[in-house]
This record gives sequence, C-alpha cells and structure tokens, in this order.
Amino acid sequence: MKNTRQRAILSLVASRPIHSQEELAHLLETQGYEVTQATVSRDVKELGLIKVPLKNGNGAGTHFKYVEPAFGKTYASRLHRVIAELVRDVKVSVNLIVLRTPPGSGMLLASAIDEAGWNEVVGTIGGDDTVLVVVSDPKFSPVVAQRFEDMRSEDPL
Amino acid sequence: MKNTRQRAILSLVASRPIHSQEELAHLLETQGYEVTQATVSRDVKELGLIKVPLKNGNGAGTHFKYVEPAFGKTYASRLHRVIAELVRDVKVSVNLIVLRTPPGSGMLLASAIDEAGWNEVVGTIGGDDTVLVVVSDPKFSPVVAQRFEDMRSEDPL
DNA sequence: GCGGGTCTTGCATTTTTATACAAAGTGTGC
DNA sequence: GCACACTTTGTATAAAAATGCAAGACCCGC
Repeated sequence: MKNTRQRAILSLVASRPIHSQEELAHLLETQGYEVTQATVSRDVKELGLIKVPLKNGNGAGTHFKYVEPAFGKTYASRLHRVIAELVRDVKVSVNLIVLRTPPGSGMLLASAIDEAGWNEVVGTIGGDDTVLVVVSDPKFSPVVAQRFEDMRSEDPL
Repeated sequence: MKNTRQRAILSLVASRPIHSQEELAHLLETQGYEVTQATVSRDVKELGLIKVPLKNGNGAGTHFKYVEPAFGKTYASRLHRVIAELVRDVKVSVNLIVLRTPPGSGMLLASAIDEAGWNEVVGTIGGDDTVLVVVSDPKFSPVVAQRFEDMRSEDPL
C-alpha cells in the first residue's frame, strides 16, 4: 500500500540520515515494502522531501539527508500572509530593496520583516507606503528580493 | 574568479528557475564564466543551494529550482536558540511529543512552539518542566520529534 | 463478467549530479 | 627563481535520480 509505505518513508528519513534513494529502498525492504528506486523517487517527489547537504559532513562519501521541507513552509506561513497581502512591488538597488505597500501599512510590514530576523537583512525602515530593506551585502540582494517575490505569489517554499 | 562566479550563481538562481547544473553552466558561459558542470556542482555545494520541486509544475520535464536555503536557516535561528537552550529530552507517544525542560521554563518553551505555527502541531501545553506537543496526525510524530532533535543539536537546517 | 477509466509499479534508460584523480594555478618563504 | 603547500579546475567516470513506457491492479457502471 502506497500510503503506509510513504508513512514509513517519513518515519525513516526522520530517524536517520539517508544518503540515496537506493538506500531508502533497502530500508523499506527490511520493513516488508519491496520497491525499486524508481518508486522511491516518485514517493520522494510526492512527499516533497528534499535532499540537503549534511553540515558536519566529515568529507568522505555522499552526505545527504532527506528532510521534510516543513521548516520553510511553516516559517513562510506566518510572514507569508503579511507579505502576500501587503507587498505591491519589489525593486532592488545595490544593497537596498524597496517594497511598496498600501498606504499606512509600511510600518507594519517593516516590523514583520524585522521580526523574521533574516540574516542577510541588516534592518528595515517603514514609511507610509514604502519599506526600505537594507541588505548586508549587495550580493544577497537578488536572493532576498526573489524571496519577497516568491512569497508574494507562490506557495511557501 | 571563483568568488564572483558564485555571486553570479546566486544572482541567477534568484532570477529564474534553473533545472540542472548543466543549464547553470551554460548561463554562466553567457556571462563570461567558462566552467564545467563539475565546477558548478562544487559551487552549488559550497553555496548550500538546494534543489526544490517546483509546486506549480505543469507536469512535463524536470521541474526544479535551486534556492538558497536561507528560509529554513533564518526561521530556525529564532526558535532554534530557545529549543537548543531549553529542550533537555524528546519523547514520542503516538500523537504526543513530550519535551523536558529546566524547571520553570515549560510555559516559555510551549509558547515559543505555539508561536512558530508549525502546521503539524495542533497545540501545546506547558507545565513547569514539561511541554506536551500535540501533533495533528501520528504519522507526523517522527518528523516533528526529529525536528526538535535537530534543532537541539545541529546547525539550523 | 466485461469495457473503460484511473492509479501504481517495475524495467530500462536517460538525465543529472558527485567525485577520484591529475594538472594547473597561487601564494609563501627561502 | 625554486620548492612546497594549498586551492581550484577539468576530465572521465561513477553514482544517483527521474522518467517513458507498458503491464498489472483496482474501481465503476452497465
């Protein structure tokens, strides 16, 4: 049964680092689910699992771990609503990002962004219908700007 | 120069969906950076970029996009500190996760978790040195528990 | 039961990504 | 300049992941 298998996958990836879909397939086998890597690939996609590099990787071998992307999702779910609602326009200039908002909501948006504590963001200034986001290094500007764009339109993450 | 190239990569992935490292290599070429997929693979790893499935995928072709994992990172950086500091132990029972904390900090931790608004979490109850986290479905228990474990020890995301 | 949908899977293969290894580049002290 | 250590890259290849296709499973309504 596909459903219980995917449940097993969630449980497995939560319990230990898994380095490949092949490995996952083997682990599933030990639990009575006989599937191929192809099926695991589809499951991974459906569950929305993503492969993240392991930070403390000692260096040798493939060091990945599949994780549920819920972090990003739920993170976004709070700020996301504010941004989706208030951000009308996003413009970049070197290390500044200019957001336009409906009149009166600039301060609100600015403090919401402050609150989020993104580490590329040094600070924000909220006017009436404009928010200035100061980015720590120009190289991050496109990334942060894109993030605003994403949160404005897409589903979180 | 490696540094400017990686900068260009950050900018590229922020500006459009990119489906493979090969594609990225071609785009870099148009900007005067002549590199192979191998080098891109290394850059991607160093920058910590991850490949996420595109939600609104129309179905055909590989639909991925490289993103900076800053979402998860910054998200975690706030709650993370609280959890790293306060969570002493994590136990699971069906749809409940029991967290032990230093005496007196239960309520604090509980409200921090509430605040985070994880969507698998229905609610929390904070006692003196214990927090009960109620998960919406037992199938998410391992994932959420692991997340606590991760935030307790690892670097965010 | 039978025909026509939809869903799930494996097989075989392609596509994509990672890496071992060697070579070239860079810097430092002598 | 030369020797040495360290970094960065490409080549070739291995490893891992995605997918076209066909087969089987399942579910209806008739």
